[in-house]
Amino acid sequence: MRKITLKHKPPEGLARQLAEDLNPSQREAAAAPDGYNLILAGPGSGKTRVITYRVAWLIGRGVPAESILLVTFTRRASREMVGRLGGLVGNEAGRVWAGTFHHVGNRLLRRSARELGFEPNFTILDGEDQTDLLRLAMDDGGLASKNKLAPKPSQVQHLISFALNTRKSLEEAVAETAGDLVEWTAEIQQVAEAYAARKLASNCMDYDDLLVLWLKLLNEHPARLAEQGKMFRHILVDEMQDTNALQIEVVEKLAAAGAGNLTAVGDDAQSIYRFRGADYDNILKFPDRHPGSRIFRLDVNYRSTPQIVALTQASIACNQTGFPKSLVSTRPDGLKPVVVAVADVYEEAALVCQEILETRDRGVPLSEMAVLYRNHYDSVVLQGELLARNIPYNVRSGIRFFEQAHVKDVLAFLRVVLNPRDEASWRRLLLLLPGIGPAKAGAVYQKLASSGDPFSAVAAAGTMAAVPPKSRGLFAAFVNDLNLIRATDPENRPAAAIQAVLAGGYPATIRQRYDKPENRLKDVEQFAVLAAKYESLERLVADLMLAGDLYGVDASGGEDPTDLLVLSSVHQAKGLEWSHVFVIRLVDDGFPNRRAVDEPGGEEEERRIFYVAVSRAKNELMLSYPSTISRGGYGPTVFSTPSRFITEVDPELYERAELEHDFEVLEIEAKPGDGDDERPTK
DNA sequence: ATGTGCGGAATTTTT
DNA sequence: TTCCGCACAT
Ligand SMILES: Nc1ncnc2c1ncn2[C@@H]1O[C@H](COP(=O)(O)OP(=O)(O)OP(=O)(O)O)[C@@H](O)[C@H]1O
Repeated sequence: MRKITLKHKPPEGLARQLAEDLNPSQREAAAAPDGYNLILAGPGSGKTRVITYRVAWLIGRGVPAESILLVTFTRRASREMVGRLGGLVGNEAGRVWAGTFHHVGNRLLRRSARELGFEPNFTILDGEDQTDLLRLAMDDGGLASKNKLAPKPSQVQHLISFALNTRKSLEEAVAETAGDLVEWTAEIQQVAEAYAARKLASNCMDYDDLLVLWLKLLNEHPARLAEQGKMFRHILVDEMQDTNALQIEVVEKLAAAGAGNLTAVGDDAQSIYRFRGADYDNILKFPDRHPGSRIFRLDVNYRSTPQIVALTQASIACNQTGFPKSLVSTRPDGLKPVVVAVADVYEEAALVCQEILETRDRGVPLSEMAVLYRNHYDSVVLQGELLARNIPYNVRSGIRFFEQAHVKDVLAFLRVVLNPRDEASWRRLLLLLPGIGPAKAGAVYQKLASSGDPFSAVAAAGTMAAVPPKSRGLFAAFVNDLNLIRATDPENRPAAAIQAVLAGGYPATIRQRYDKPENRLKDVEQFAVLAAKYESLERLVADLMLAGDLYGVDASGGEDPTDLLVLSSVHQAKGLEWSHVFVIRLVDDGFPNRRAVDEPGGEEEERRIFYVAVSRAKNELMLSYPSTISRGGYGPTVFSTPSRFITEVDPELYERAELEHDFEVLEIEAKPGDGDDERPTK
C-alpha cells in the first residue's frame, strides 16, 4: 500500500514568539520535556505567560489541541489565556480543554451521568439551592432546628463541603474546623446522606459533586478512567497552590492513567483559598509525590516597580512558613507605595475618588486602576461616592448576577423545563405563590416527583386539590405560564423562554414582592440579552451557575462603558494586574479579618491575601486606613488600629502621606438687583 | 399552614 | 443595617 504523509507546519511566527517573548528560564519551562513539571515562582514572574506559551509550544510540536487540558482558577483566566493562545496558534486555541475544575467536571459528567445514576440534563445547584435542600435534609435527618445548640444549615453545609474537598472524614473535618460541634457528628453524617439522596432524586449536582462524582467515575468505572487518560495527553494546572485534595486526586489520577504529562504552576505564597480546602502543600510537595519531576523557578518580576516589589517581599517575609523565593524587578524605579491614614471611611472614599480622577486626568484609563479590599462590605461606602461623582465602575465581589432573587426566580422557570425533577426550583416557584408555604410546596412537589411526568402532574386535578382554595386561581395561571414557556422551544431558544416568563404572571410577582421592581425587570431583560447568545438552554444554565465572574452591579453610568474602574475583593483579583492599585480598609480586624486571625494559620493566610493584593500593582500603590470606624454602619464608632501588615514592615519601604484639607472658599453670589441687607453668611 | 411582626445576632473570602 | 428565627394571629 502506498503511504502518504501529510505535512504539518508549526503555526506562523510561533518559534519567533517563543524566542522573543520569553526570557531564557521562562523558555526552558515552557519547552520542558514531557513528564511531571513544576513551575514555582513569585508574582509577576510570568507564570501565566509561561503556561500559555507552553500550550502553544505543545500545539506547535503537533500535540492535538483537544488532547490538552488546561485547568485555570477562574473562567476569566481561562478566557484570557485562550485569547492569548489564539494569538499564538490561531483557531487551534479554541479546541483546548480550558476551564476550571468545575467546568471541566461538568462537561465530562454530562456524558457519563447515567453511569452515576443521574440524567445528562442534571442541573447545578448554587450555594442558596444547596442550603435550601440541606434544610430539608436536616428535617429528614434528625437535626431538627429546635435545639438552640444545633448547628445551622450553613455550618453543616460548610462542614460537608470541607470534608469532601479535603478528602477527610466528617469526624476529622468537624474536629478540625468546628470543635464545638463534635457531639453532632453523627447527626451531621445522617444529614449529609439525606442531602445526597435528595440531590440524586432531583437530578441535581452541587459544586462539590462536579468534582466528587468526577472522581467517583474515574475510581469506579475503569473504562472512563482509561478513556479520559487517553483524552488528556497533557495536563496543565494554573494556580496550583489553591487546589484542594479532591482536585489534586482527580488530576493526578488522570495524568497517571494517561500519558503522565502534568505541568503545575503556582506560588505557595499566594495560596488564599484555605477556607475551601486549598492546601499549598499540594504545590510544595509536588516533587515528593512525583520523584524525578523537574522544577523551574522564575525570579524576574516584569510587573511591578522595584519599590512595589520591595514592599511585597518584605511583607511575605513575615510569614514563618512557605518557600522563600527571590524576586527582582526589571522595571525602572517608580514611586514608593503610599500609606495614608484617613479620618473615617467617608474620607477614605473621597480620597480614593479624588486620586482616581486625578490619575485619569493624567491619561491613565479607569480600567487600569483597581480598588481592592478584604471584605465585600468594605466597598459599599466607596460605591456611594463613585456614584455621586459619576465614576463608572465594575464590582467583583458580593452577590453574583444570577444569585439575585429575581434572576434566580426566572432561572427556576428555565430549570424546571430543563430538569423537571429539580426540587429546589419547583419549591422556589411554588413559594412565590401567595397562600403556598413550605408545607404546601412540599406536598405539591411530592405529587410531581412521584409521577412519571411532572408537567402533566402539575396540571392534574389531584395536584390542584393540594392547593388551598384561595390560591387556586393563581396556581392555574402559573400552570398556564409554564405551558406557554414550554411551547417556545426553550431548549434551543432560551431567550424566547425568558420573554415568555416576562409575558406571564411573573412581572406582577416582582412588583408585589420586591423593592425596586423596575430595576429587577431590567435585570431580567438583561438576562434575556445574555441568553440570546445561547442556542442551548442547558449550556446557558450551566454556564450561569458556574459564572463566578459575573456580578450584579455594573454601574456603567459613563459614556465609555468599556472604561470602567474595577472594585474587587482580593480573592477575585488573583492573577490580575493594574497600573494603579488602591488597597482600602487596612485596619486590624478588617484586613486581616478579625475571625481569621483567631484560627491557627489564619494570620499567615491573611498575610498571603495582603501579598496578593499589593503584588497586583504595576506602577503605583496606595494603602489607606480609616483611623475611626463604625462596625458596618451600625454600632459605635471606635478608634481603629492600622493593619499589622503595614506596621510590621520597615517604614522606609513606603511613604506616609499627610492628609490636608483645602476648603474652597464659598462665595455667595449676589443676585443682580438684590439689596445688600441679606442674611448673614454662615 | 401561612404570613407578619418582633427581638436578637452578626457579617470573610468562592466554585 | 439587615437578616434570621420565633411567636402569634389569621
Ligand atoms: N519575558 C517577559 N517580558 C516582558 N514582559 C513579561 C515577560 N514575562 C511576563 N511579562 C509580563 O509580566 C506581567 C506578569 O506576568 P504574569 O501575569 O504571567 O505573571 P504571573 O507569574 O502569572 O503573576 P501572578 O503570580 O501574580 O499571577 C504581565 O504583564 C506579563 O505580560
